Amino acid sequence: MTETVPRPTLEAVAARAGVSRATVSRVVNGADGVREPLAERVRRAVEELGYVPNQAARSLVTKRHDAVAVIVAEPETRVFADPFFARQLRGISKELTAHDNQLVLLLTEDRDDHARVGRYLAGGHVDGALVFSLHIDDPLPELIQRAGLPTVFGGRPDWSGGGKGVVYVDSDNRGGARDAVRHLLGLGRSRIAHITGALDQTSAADRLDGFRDVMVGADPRLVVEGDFTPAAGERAMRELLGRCPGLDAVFAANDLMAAGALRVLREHGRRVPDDVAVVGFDDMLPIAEQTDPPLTTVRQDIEEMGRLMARLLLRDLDRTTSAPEDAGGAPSGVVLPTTLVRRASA
Amino acid sequence: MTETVPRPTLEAVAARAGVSRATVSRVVNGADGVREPLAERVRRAVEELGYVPNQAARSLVTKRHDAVAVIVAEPETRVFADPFFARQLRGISKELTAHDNQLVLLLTEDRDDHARVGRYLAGGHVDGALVFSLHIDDPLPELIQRAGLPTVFGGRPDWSGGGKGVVYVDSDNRGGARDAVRHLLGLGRSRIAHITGALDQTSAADRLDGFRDVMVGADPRLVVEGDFTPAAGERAMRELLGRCPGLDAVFAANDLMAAGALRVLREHGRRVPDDVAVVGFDDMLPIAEQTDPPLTTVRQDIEEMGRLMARLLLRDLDRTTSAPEDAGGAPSGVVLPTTLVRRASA
DNA sequence: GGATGATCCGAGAGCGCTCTCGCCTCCCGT
DNA sequence: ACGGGAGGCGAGAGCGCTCTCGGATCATCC
Repeated sequence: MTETVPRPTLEAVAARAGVSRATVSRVVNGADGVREPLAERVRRAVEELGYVPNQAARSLVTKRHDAVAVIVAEPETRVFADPFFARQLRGISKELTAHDNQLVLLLTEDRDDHARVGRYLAGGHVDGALVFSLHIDDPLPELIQRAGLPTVFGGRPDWSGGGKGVVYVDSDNRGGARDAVRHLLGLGRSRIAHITGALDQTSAADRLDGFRDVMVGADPRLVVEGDFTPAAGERAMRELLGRCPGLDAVFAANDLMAAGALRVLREHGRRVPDDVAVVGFDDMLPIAEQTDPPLTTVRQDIEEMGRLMARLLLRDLDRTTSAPEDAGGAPSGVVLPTTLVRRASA
Repeated sequence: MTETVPRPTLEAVAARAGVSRATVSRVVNGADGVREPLAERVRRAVEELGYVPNQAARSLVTKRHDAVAVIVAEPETRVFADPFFARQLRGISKELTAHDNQLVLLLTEDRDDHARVGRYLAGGHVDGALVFSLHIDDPLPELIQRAGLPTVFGGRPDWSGGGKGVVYVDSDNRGGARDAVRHLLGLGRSRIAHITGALDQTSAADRLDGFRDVMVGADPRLVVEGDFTPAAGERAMRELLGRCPGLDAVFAANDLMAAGALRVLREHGRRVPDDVAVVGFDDMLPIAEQTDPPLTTVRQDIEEMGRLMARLLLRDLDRTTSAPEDAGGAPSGVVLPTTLVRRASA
């Protein structure tokens, strides 16, 4: 029946406690300057009436919303299909709720959505934004930046438009890739191939860079471009086997492609890791543990990334409202370390 | 520098267009009763000033927020770890944004969170709630119902407290399970085992019921309780093999457990599907396609579930504000069909 | 003991919007 | 040509809150 009972207002609480609205407001918001006996009376009135402040009214005057938008671009892509997203979100959520902020989720797929998001942000419904923009040339970052909202990006945005004040959190894709390749070298492998991710994503580009850092002057035929899908992993592996039958190791830019490569390797009678060692990236569970053999891979702390993004944003918000200095020396990028997880494939 | 430029107000637009606030409001909200030339002038003023309505001010008077909460309980569990969640969320998001509603995401993990969520909902920040409550005995559903907010549940809530007006969307777990088992029978299998999910979740219980519907009077030793994890799948499969070495088919309550079972089967030298046919549930990509052999499984349209949940809620919201009749004859549960996806494992 | 702060509390304005109400205009019928 | 009705538009109140400012209260110091 949802017979919406009119919720008690500040006024009502004030009347019940026999004080003014201002006093109730002070007590409710934890401001000092109210003597104990009075404050106690107010608290009791709040309790008895079940008073809960009306956020809309409060926002109207404070111009704060205690809400931040989380914008995920193009959820069709892999990032949405895998458990990453959920983990990241959990990290964000934890940090946000710990600071009494709400999480408004915006998923975008096409240009129309972008316009809508732009309007939404400009509309001043939220205090800041956390943005996951996956592709180079995505118009979203610029759009958002223009809205003038404090923003933190997830993953290094390849945003030509001047990365001056751009704050982002990323994991150490390049360093992780280096670790993976060095591990392979340490295993005595020398003909190491790389299956890249979709190179219009900075993570893929960075992993490729990491590979090259270690394998300077490697045979260019040992690098095949993929797109993060298992099918691409299979295709790339077949191509590699054709080009360089003598290869003894493969570093795939993610676990999904590594799984695909594993299948093709088995199909061709190559034993893993005896003949060919395989390393993935992401430590995407449950994939990495379910392959045969289980995958050696590079793990990133997804949840911590989310947490950190939220933390950086909240810090920014505090500063914007209190001390309006800085806006220049802020650490523009935070890179989280990765760890190599050894399983059976390498 | 984010030098927040004071955003134009209705007042400003009115001044610029040379009309009253009321008229601008009418135009902005699409109400009729404004003659064209005037309306056009207003629209131009809106355009020129880049006016965007202040949602807080609007909510203050309309008591509508055009926002709904999506509450996900205990994201530690499997549902959060797999891609389901993201898909569902996408469905919800699409439907919501199509109707200009915002999505406020609330993830809860423990009792404290429950209290917080309760307060939040009672606080009247959102117009309704979409709730994913996974476990039987979860206090959340009742809490929410008490808040008196229109609510739609994802998955059949096993909520003893009277499912009178409870609206939920679920997929046909029982029917899907029946299809899976019948498919196995159709393959000429007769000694069919079942690995259940965590039976404190209605989905697992329903799938077990479906299994029993078809396998009436089956040897009880052919049913082993699992918990939806791959490890449980392995353990259960081992146990089954010990108990009934002659089994010729396994129906696992989800793909993760099926994958575990597959491994154990291979380890014991049983060929799939020749010796033992295996069927999973969920069609969880990329797992189902990556196993060896690829998994025959029961697919549910996750995204559609999300969409439908949102649609039902929005419908409810409309009704609450406009026609306050009904509140009795509403369809309390909507069950979405499942489809069997044939791959190589059965 | 009276002036002097310091502290506590209330009055009141105002945030940006919606919505009712009443006035004014314009069109129609006769 | 005039009365009446309908429809377009503006004035103003008020949603529930915060916050400034001034008045009241009380302790403190000479």
